[in-house]
Amino acid sequence: MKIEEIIQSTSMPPARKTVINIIFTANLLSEQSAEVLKPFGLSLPQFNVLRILRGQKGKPANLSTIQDRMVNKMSNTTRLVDKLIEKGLASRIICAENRRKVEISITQKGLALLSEIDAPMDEMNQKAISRLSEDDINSLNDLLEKVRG
Amino acid sequence: MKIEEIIQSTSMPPARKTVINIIFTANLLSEQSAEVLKPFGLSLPQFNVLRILRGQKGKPANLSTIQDRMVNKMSNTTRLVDKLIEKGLASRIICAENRRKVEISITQKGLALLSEIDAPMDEMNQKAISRLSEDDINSLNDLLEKVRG
DNA sequence: TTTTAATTGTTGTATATACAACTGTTGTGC
DNA sequence: GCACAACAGTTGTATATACAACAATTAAAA
Repeated sequence: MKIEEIIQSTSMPPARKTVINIIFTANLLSEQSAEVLKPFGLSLPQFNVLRILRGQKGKPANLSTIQDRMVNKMSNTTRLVDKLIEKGLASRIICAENRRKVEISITQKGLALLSEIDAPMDEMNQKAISRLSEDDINSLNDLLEKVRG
Repeated sequence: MKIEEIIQSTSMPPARKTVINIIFTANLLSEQSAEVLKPFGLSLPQFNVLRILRGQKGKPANLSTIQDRMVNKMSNTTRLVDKLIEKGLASRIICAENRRKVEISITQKGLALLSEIDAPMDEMNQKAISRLSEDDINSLNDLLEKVRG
C-alpha cells in the first residue's frame, strides 16, 4: 500500500513523502519487534542494549560506548541499564582506574535470555522483508546508507 | 557509514541488518524533525496529527480516523489531541448524530502554525535525502512499500 | 422492550523518554 | 597544590506512551 493512501495525503513533496515512508515503515517494524519481545518482558531498547553488551564478547562496556552504538539514542541510558540490572540481565561495577566510569556487562542470565530470543526475532525479521529479493535487500541497505550520508 | 560499523556488529543475518538499518535511519530522521519542531513547541506526533487535520480540508475528523492515518500508532490519541486543544491549535466538539463520536478540527491558529513550519520542515526533508537521485528516491519508496507488503 | 453486545472515547497506572541540572572525578594551567 | 574546566554518569521534572480497565452511547437480539 502506497504511503499516500495510508496517510491519505495526495501530492506531497517527494522529500517529505520519502521521510514519512521511512519513519512509517520503521514504526511497523518496531511494533513487530516489540511484539516478539513482549513474552520475554523486554522493551526494544532494552533488547538492543543487551545485544550491544553481548557484542562486547566479555569485555565490559561503559555508558558512552553503549550510547554510541544504540539504534535509538535514548537520553537516559542509566535508567535503561538499571532495568536490566533489576532483572539480573546485566551487572554494573565502578571502573577502578577511572572512577567516573562504570563497567557494564551482560550476565549469564542475560546471555541465556538473548539466545532464547534470537530465533523468533530473526524469524520475524525474515518474514518482515520476505517480499524483497536479495538484490532488493542490497539496494535498500545501500539507499539507507546513502540517506545517512 | 555502514550500519555494521555504527552498531559495531559484524556478520548479522541480512534480514536483521536490514530491519536495524531501517529503524536506525528512521530514528535519525525523527530526531532531525523534532529539532525543526522544537522552536514551535510541537512534538513530532503532535505535528503529524495537525497535518492530518489540515488534510481534512475543513471536514472534522474523529479519533479513529486520526489514528488510522497516524504515522506512529499511538495508543493515546485522546491526550495528544488534548495537548493540541490546550495550545489552541485544534478544537473538539461532540458529534450531534452519534454522541460517542467527537469531531476534531484544526483551528486558524493551527493552520497558521503549520504554514510557518512547512518551509523549514520541507527544507530539512530535502537536505536529509539530498544524496539521493530522483531514481534513488523512487527505488527507496518502492522498496519500503514492498517491505510493508 | 429489555438485555446483551459492539462501538467510541476516556481515564488510571506503570514505564519510558527528553531535557536540563546536578554530583563526583579527573585533568590542566597557573 | 589549587582553581577551574572537562568528563562520565546520575537524578529531577515534565511529558509521552503502552496497556488495560472503564464509561457512555448506540445497535442488535431475545
